[in-house]
Amino acid sequence: MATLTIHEAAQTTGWSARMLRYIEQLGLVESPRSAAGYRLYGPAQLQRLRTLRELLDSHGLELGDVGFALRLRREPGLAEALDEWFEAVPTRAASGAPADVPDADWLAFEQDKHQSLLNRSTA
Amino acid sequence: MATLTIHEAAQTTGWSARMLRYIEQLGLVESPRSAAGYRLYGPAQLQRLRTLRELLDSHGLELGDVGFALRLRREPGLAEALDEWFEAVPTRAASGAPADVPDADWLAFEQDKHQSLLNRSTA
DNA sequence: GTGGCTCTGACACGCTTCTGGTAATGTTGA
DNA sequence: TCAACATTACCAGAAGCGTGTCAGAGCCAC
Repeated sequence: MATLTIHEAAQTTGWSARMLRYIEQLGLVESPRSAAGYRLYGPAQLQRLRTLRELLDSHGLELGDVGFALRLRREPGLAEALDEWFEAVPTRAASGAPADVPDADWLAFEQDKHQSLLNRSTA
Repeated sequence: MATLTIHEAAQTTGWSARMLRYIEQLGLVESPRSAAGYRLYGPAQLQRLRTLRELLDSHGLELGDVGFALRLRREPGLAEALDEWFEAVPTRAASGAPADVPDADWLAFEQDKHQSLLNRSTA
């Protein structure tokens, strides 16, 4: 079978065997196992491990970050809750911001909007 | 306008003043400032701080997680890169010459295999 | 059948994150 | 004017992450 052992996979991907197990524990790259439980790294896994490294390097990410992104994908309710929270926020890139309104005015507008909503609901 | 000082805001939201500054540093809840630089918490900020706490509690999140989610929203390239990486999920690692692995990947794999064989025999 | 690999689990170390505290200095309001 | 609050910039300790390493047990190829 065309599969590599964990140390061989480590050597060709630049990770350590220890990290390969850690990455698997995070759920990021899981490899099939032999009957005896040995990890078997095929081309798909090797490719994934290499692109993972690239991903981290090119965006300054950490494994935990990618782990959290995975969690976002596996828990739709979580992603939705975050969306909801961020949508109520006057961050600069928020959608729905009138393009012709300067930042300071936009901030004030958001505040007023929230305030009026609050006033209405806390009567 | 009913604005609270940082300690008042802390008391009514359950955060500490220290954490309010930290939360602002993460970019999660920023408050306007007075002319002298004092943070001024209005209803919008208070509401956000309360819902932030709810968000953390109800999903077992930490501030850093929400900070990362914010980063995802501010760096579309990052979100896209993550999407790409997650979408390239390897279906079953077929042995032989897997049809779901592009030629370039397969070639790389062959090189890996040769290298590992080389390593094994020269070890 | 033996040396060398693999497995899991645990300990350890350095680094970062989170959270509180303190210090030096500026602001506010009675 | 003065007490009480604010600011930033540090130091500190607990907790967690990334990574190496070791131990005991199991598996594999020569």
